[in-house]
Amino acid sequence: MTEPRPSSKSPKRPRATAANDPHSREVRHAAILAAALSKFTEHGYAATRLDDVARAAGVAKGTLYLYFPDKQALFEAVVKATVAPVLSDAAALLPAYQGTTRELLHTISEILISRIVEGPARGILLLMIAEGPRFPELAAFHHREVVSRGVALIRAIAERGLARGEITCDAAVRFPQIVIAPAMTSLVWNSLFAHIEPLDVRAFIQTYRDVLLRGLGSTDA
Amino acid sequence: MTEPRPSSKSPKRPRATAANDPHSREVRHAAILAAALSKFTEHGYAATRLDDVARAAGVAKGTLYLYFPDKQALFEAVVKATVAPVLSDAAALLPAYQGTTRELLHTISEILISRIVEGPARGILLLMIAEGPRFPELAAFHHREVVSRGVALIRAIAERGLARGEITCDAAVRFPQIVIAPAMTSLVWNSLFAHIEPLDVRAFIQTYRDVLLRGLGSTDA
Amino acid sequence: MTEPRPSSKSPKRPRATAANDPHSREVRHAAILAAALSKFTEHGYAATRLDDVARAAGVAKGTLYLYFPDKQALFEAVVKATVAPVLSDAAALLPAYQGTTRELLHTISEILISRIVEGPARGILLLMIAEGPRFPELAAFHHREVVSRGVALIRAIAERGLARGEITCDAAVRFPQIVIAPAMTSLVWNSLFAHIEPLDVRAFIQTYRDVLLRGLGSTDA
Amino acid sequence: MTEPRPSSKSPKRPRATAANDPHSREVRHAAILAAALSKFTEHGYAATRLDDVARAAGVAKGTLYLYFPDKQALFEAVVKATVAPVLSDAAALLPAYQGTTRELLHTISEILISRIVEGPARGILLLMIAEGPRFPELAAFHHREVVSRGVALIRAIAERGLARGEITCDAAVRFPQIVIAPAMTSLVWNSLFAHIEPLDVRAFIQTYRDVLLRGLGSTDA
DNA sequence: AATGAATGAGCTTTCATTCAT
DNA sequence: CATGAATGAAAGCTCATTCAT
Repeated sequence: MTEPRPSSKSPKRPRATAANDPHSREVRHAAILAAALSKFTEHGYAATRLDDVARAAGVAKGTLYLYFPDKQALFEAVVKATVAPVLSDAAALLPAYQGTTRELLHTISEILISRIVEGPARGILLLMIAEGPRFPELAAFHHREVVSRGVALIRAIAERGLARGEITCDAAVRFPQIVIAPAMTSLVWNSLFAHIEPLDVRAFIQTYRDVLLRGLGSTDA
Repeated sequence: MTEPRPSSKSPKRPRATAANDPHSREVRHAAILAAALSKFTEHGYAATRLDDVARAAGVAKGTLYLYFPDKQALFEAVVKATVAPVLSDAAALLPAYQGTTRELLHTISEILISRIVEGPARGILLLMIAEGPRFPELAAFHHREVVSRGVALIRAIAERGLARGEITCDAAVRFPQIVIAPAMTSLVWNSLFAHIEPLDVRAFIQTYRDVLLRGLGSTDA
Repeated sequence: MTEPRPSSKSPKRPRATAANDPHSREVRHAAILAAALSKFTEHGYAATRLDDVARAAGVAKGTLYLYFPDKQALFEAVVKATVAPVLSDAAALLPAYQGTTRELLHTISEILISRIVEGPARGILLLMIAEGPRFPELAAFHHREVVSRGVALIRAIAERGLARGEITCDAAVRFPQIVIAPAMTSLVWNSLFAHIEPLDVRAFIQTYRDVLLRGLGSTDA
Repeated sequence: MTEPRPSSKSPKRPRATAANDPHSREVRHAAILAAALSKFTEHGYAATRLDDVARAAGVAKGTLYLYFPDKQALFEAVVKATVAPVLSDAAALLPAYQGTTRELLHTISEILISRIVEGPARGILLLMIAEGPRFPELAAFHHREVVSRGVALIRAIAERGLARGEITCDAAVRFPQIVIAPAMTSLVWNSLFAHIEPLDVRAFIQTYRDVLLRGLGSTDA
């Protein structure tokens, strides 16, 4: 039974795939997710063909259905797997942080820029923006896993700044979106107009941060 | 598919459409655009079936092709018809305006909020954000007809404010996106999270405006 | 009622079409047939759009249905109107003819070449060959109006030749197709291969005639 | 449309096709070609619905697209598969042939009659004649694969006859169409008039051959 | 009579999903 | 488990035909 079968159909592939790796289930799962991420971000949900995903993942089309019940479930799995880890270590910075609010915002901005606006999660966020209204459960997940934590982080920074007397206005506590806005704006702007009127994300976000701090009553400049 | 069709075997209908209105051409054109706007914003570009658009417009499928050569042209026409007029009105305010920069921003914010963020162009802008990356020509049109004019308007307001000594920082001239950011953020936020953590658009934008003016060195507060 | 209507829709065309010509019914009928002949021979039956026929005829699409009940009837009318007159005067030559069979065949060949293989009926004959199997009634008409008369003419020529002792074999009486063959072959050949390996129709048919006469036991060469 | 479908709601079928034959790929390919040949010759290219082809082949509509990229490719494949092998066989006769030109023509006539004029390639040749003018590439293929080889074969026979002194006129070398003509004429005649005035193909072609040989200066009769 | 906008059945083609191997 | 050929429900689009004007 374990001997090579005399099957005349597949003359190659000396041993079956499962034998190559005890983790093949997880490996395949990850390969499919990676391929799907790539295709979904490239073409959007509707225009992505599972044929392409399967080919990119190196599996047969039917195999996808051994791992995910249907296209929508695959999409949701991709989003959930990709989007979650982004904020975890940004939040870890805060408790022990010693510097000023300005420095803290600068550090966190850098993390967000490099990891989101210019990094691999970029596509997923755009996908969320584009497809989210049609996938409410996914939007809720995204809010729970990412947005609510980001909002909490911003509030914490703002309250820390108020407590330290570095800012004097609570607008960012009431509307943390005020801090998120430039990142989202950069993301969307360049996804649409990168070839027409590209936005220098780093310069924009730094300028924004300075204006914002001053607007929030920063006392250090 | 989803709705039982009312057994349309007999091709008779009591009276035809053209009799109702001498302007039926324009009326039908508008009806199709309205139906398409509704369906596109509800389902997205790819998932919208022209059958549904036709039914919603009260015409036969083939009739769509008397008014628009294909699905993409219909989509583009919807975008053009819905979004373009909004900025014209806002821009018309500026030349003769007498009040302060703060008042001007307030007035224009109201226009944008009522006409875009909470108005009919809302869905189309979200659609642009969602589908734009896959329709570069449409993004270019949108930039040309809407964004570049909005940017010019913001720059004019900022320069007017600088000239009048009401603000002292040129950040909004260099990055007009700083003024657009809260509107876009509100739009996207509520499209995703309206049912989870709704954002009070009016309060947010007013707060943002105050912070922004202060950050730009406003001299009136 | 006869005054120019104050209609704001059609600002041109001072008087209606029917007023211009008392024969407009026949004129229009002929214009439609001519347009349809042109389009059918150009594109074949199925690929011809009645829209195009109407435009070429200078009438509205609905007008076609005032003259012909449907597309098939129009096609049949075109074929019948175009194909009938060809053979009538070729047959008129025979009774009083004085020359040899060779001369007679030459004269009639010229008529057929100039009128059919290179003339306006060319397209219709090809159409008959192409679409005939799907229009049996039309094939029967064609046989009745054209082919049976042509066959009778050939038989008469052959019998005249036998009677005059100019040929000695009755093959052309038994199989008049033997005389038709080169014309049909030329027609089909050039319709397919005119751009690849064109056939010199005139030289071919003359060569054929000489071979044929000799093969039929011609006594004059 | 024309036949009541057997109420295909339940997607189950007792056993699948691939189990019946290890060569199912080739079998299916052939089944599709055969079904397409049947439908195309019955209805012509444009009027043939792929739905019907699929049903006749016993496969689903989508399956056609696993074997052929589109309708035209299927059509071309039918032509290639049906017509090409016929001439190969005829041409294979020539090199070692020992008999007279008369006998050679007789043998080859039999092949052409049984395989083309009365055989399965009949419909395809008629289709080529009918649709060729609208498919120049297909006509070119047909010329390259069939006609040019047939022409070469005829020239070789004629030159062999001249060299052996069995015929004395080079007309068939200059115009090989002279030999093709009766086959094409039979084909077209019976496709149009089989039910009105059928042509006895075998008798016609034999008579033609005798007349032709005599006309070419045959020395054996 | 003439018009041409409107109709909708029908076409080719795509692709998520299934299932015999 | 994995495969990928097969499926068939839709989708976009066309065009012969109708009918209110």
